[in-house]
Amino acid sequence: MTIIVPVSESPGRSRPRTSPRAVGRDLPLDEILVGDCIAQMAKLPAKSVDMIFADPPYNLQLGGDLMRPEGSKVDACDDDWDKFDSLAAYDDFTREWLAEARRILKDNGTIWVIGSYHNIYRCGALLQDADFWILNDIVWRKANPMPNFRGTRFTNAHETLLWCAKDEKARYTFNYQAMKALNDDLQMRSDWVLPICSGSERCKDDKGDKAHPTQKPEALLYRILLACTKPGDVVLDPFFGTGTTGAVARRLGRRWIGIEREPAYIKVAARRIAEALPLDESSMTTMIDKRSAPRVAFGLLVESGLVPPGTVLTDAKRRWSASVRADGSIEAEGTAGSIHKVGAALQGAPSCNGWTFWHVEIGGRLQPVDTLRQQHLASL
Amino acid sequence: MTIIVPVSESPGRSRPRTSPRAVGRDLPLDEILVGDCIAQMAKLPAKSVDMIFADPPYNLQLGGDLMRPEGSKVDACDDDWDKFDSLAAYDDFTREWLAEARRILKDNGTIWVIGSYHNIYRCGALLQDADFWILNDIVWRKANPMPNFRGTRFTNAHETLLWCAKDEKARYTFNYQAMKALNDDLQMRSDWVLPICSGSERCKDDKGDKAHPTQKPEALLYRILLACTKPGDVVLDPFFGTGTTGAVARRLGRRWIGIEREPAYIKVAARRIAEALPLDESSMTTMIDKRSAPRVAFGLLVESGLVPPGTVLTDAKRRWSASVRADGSIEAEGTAGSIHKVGAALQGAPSCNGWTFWHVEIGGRLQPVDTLRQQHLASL
DNA sequence: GCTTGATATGAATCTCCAC
DNA sequence: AGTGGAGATTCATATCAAG
Repeated sequence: MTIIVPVSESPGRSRPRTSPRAVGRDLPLDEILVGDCIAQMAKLPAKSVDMIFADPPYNLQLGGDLMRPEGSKVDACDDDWDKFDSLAAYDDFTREWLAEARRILKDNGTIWVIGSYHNIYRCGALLQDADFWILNDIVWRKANPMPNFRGTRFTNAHETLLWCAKDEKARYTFNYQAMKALNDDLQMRSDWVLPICSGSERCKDDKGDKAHPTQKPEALLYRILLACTKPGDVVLDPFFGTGTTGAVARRLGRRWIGIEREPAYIKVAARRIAEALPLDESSMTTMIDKRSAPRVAFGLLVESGLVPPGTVLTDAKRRWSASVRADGSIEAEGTAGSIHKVGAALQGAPSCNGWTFWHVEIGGRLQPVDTLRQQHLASL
Repeated sequence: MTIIVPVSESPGRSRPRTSPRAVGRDLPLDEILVGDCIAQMAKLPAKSVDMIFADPPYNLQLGGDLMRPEGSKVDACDDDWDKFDSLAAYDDFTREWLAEARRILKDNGTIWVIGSYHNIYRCGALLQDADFWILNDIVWRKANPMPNFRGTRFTNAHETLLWCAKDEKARYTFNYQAMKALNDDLQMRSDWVLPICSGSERCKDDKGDKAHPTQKPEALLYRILLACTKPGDVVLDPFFGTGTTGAVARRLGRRWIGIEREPAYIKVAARRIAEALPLDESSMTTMIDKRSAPRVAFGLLVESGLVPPGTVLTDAKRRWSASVRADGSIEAEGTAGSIHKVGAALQGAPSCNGWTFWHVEIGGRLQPVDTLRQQHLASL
């Protein structure tokens, strides 16, 4: 039996940002589906979600109790849901939920799977076997990992995430400029330094103990959702736990679906998500990728008077100059054509982005013509 | 036919540190075995080596040419030895050499395998299938990786190493104190920051081009051999290439066996190892990376909740104000970008240190955002 | 000798849309 | 489905020449 736990009190009013992509789908949005993850996934329609974030059991295969040097016992993850009879049993389980995930995912959607060395090599190989196309593996470098108390190995200080598309040709979402902004104007790398989930962020049960042994930090989901979804996109988390995915999705204006078996986790997750307030529209805005911005032809700037015919363009170092013609083409040293073609020809390069190559003098300073394009876009 | 290339000129005198573990074995020590790695491994005796370091083909599956933004072509690893017909073919190859490796390895020996996301999940799963016991996965975080030139994914900035014993009960070598000493008296973690192999360390061919497309840095092998072998131990490298393993083994007083198919690589390796003199302590420590102060991006403060999206920043004199967006960019007077770029734009300056320019009100007082960065650093 | 700037390069699964 | 054009895209080092 499926039990659905609605989390938002007024779903109708909480959906102002729903994109057309999610409209009209027979999807239980912003709700926790109670039950076995494979059984619940089987009920969801094909090609219906934009992203899947999966934090499956790690199959830790722990031995006896581990003691700290001062004598206390380490509170290990020894729950039944993390136990499998064999690697083969773990593989079977993984194959099954990955098959459902692949069915549910839109063709241009992506899947994230997180794990440790105990299980991530099984997951990675089975993802590839299921024809998923790995886009990156990401290392979550823990700023404050648990030390190796026995001094027998290297401190296990990271976990691994796999980011995959459904196939090589998929046109997946990657908000390159938002990630670059998040990383001080440098490309975001495949290694992420983030603290583990602790302090007030860590969900507690009624007794004040940690509610879930492997709660993920919100900063991790924040980066993933910001990088690989658009506002209004639907994110499915088949191993919902205490609902980090739901809380961050709500905060960032994304829709979510959680699947979870354990009532104790569901109770914590529902309360937590209800308390996670969505950001307002302006705070949620991120840097727009030029690829996804509406196209503006250079000629349009000429037509609209922002760049009058006859304007002289130069490159940043004033090595070359060109003059703008009435139809938006430019002319330099006997060559005429688009800002891109002429830029490429002058440099002897195979290609050239004329928007950043050509400059105009505004207020005594050289500005790339791209600035004018941005102004034009902002005025729309 | 096996051709053996002896590298040390006087093997008898070059074995002062030979441990009893290597004595009496019928092993071709400190030599390069010429030929196919599986065929050559098949000739080595069972349970005879203390460690195997393997840098197998990654099966990169590259498409057409990749151009840099300025127009030059990326010199890709497109050698025939990296090409496989299918994942299944790669798996078959991997299973075969892993079976030989397991046979040759002593019961308390360990194996290291390095790879990227293209192949490491195959290798990891097959290692587990062959009953190897993963001790750690290690992330080599490259200090200077190649960027993602098209802005399509996260910069692929790391490679992964797997360290495995033959089974769960094996009494493997791990020089805990040596690793701790190497890491400023802190436990050595599973993520290692090391530069890629370049400069004078990079082997060149007769034409002055790089002799091998994927030469590994000596610092990487240095750490591995120092951590997991004892002086006199025998290290087998079945994918020897230009012999980094041999050169570092010689420097550290370990014995080595290399297997390599390509004559051009063997020639370079033999000369290189002959020139590799055992290092004195001081020069060894300079090979190890210095712990650089962790760089903190403004976006990290946003992700971690220290500066929530929507926060208003002002300069010290409250002349300008800006609001923080979800991706760590800020927006003021129609301009959006990093704290540095927007600060510069508002002042009409060529550059600006956003960390000291922008302030937030904390407890009724304006504090530079740099203060929050310091707080974050202190909390790590 | 030192600083500054130009150039080169590294295991890379590296575009998208209209015609 | 293939083709062609628009236009988007790079970080850390090392080396070497110029000042």
